[in-house]
Amino acid sequence: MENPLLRKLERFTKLSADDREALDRLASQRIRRRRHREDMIHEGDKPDHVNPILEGWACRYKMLADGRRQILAFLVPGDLCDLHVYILREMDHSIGTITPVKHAEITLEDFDRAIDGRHRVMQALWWDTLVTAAVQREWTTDIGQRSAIERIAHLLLELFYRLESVGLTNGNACELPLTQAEIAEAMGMTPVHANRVLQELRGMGVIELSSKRLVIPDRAALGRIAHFNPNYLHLQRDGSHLDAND
Amino acid sequence: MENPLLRKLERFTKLSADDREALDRLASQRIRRRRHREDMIHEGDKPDHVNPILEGWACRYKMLADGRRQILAFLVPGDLCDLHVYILREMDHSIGTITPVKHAEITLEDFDRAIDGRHRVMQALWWDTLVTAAVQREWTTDIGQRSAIERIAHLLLELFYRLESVGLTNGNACELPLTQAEIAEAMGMTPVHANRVLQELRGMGVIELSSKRLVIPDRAALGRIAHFNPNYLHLQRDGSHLDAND
DNA sequence: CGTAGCTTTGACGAGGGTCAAAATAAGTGG
DNA sequence: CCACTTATTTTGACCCTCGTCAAAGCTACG
Repeated sequence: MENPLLRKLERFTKLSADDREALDRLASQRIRRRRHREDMIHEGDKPDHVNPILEGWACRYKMLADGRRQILAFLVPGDLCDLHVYILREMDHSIGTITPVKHAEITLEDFDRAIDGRHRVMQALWWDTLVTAAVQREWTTDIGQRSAIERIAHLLLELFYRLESVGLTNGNACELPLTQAEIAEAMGMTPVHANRVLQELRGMGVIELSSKRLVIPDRAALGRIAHFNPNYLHLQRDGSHLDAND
Repeated sequence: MENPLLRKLERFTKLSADDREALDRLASQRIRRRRHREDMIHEGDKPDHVNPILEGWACRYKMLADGRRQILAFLVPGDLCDLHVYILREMDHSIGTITPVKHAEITLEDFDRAIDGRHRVMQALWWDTLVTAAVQREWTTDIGQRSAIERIAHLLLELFYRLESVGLTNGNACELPLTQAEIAEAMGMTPVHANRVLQELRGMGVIELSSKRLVIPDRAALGRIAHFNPNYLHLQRDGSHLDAND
């Protein structure tokens, strides 16, 4: 399969052959594999490399002192994970795998070298950072204002759009390797309640979800429940003025 | 008073005289004043300038179709507000004032010109973007996992630290021009409940809050209630290796 | 000093949390 | 491929935190 990172960044601007080659080389130089439910980076670490995900799912999370956990983001193939270690020395949260994960490991120096002089790539990476922040704002809104059913509907739609943008959907279906407990930890509710909400959504016929596979028969219907507006995902090729022409 | 933007950025790295002058010029070229409760930028806009706040408070917010509002961030002097319009064309949220606001208005071209060749300034601005994202993650955790009293305690501490970093505190006191309704909209609760929680915090003697003035007699005590860890504010001069030496 | 905006109270209700156990599904080793 | 173990999903009963609605005090300011 094509490099999912490239695929995602081209959602912003068309890269040149040289850009693509540089990124591809970067993402295939050093590859690591992680097991299921393993911490890739822990809060307090001062990592010196960036870990774009090539296969599998991970999540960004924070633990409170008393064991409560908030999942802050789901990370799927194409996600840079932790580009911010570029500037922020110390991790203020952890990253753990959800499924087995295959990811690249890029030292900051290699990263620097690859970006240097490649303005278009630099902009694309910045775009990715900003979209990540926009998604975080949407999650704040989810948890702060939406009811449990709206929240879960919203999350499922968001994940579907994001997977679609890296070519990981199949018509109206996709893999969704999350447990209900993980969905609950992300949306600030208990697993018991997440279970009840999922049953309700199934009962309404707007989703099918079993054995780690999600089907959304009618996106508009689910969107109406969620009050979903995909503008925050910025899928509109904001960087088309930077398009390469080779 | 000193330019709060400079003051904040120097929390990251020491700027050179030239850097400071460039930023200062940028932030004083075109000044606008806004009234109390006015929208500075609206969701859907495609602004072509950045609006750093020089005086007063504003907030970032999202409206849902049915009128619910989530405040996503409080913006205080020194905050860039909307640096992301640099890359993302269309606003996915709105920015409105809370008090009367004085802000600069910097066109993207001027911004470009000022940053060009000033690597240290560029890094400092990027740092600001990343800290903003880190704060957003903390808010997600607040609303998702913390109880109402923890949340409000956490918010008040965060604001206090941020104000301190731009020189807007006085010992253990600061201005806090928020209504209880605004605090509630930020923390995903009702104004009635926010009121009750504030009374409880007052009753415990960990805050004094009246006529828009906040006093935190014992920061550690309030921190214990909030489970507060300031690491996410990245106040540790992450960019000290970039320090200018003039 | 009147009026609008904020804060505070009270009574009541509901969405979602808690606890615990049962029913399934998914692994694992023999 | 079966038997056993462990993880995940589902149910049920109960209840608590926080939301709703509505009215009454305050405060601030023209």
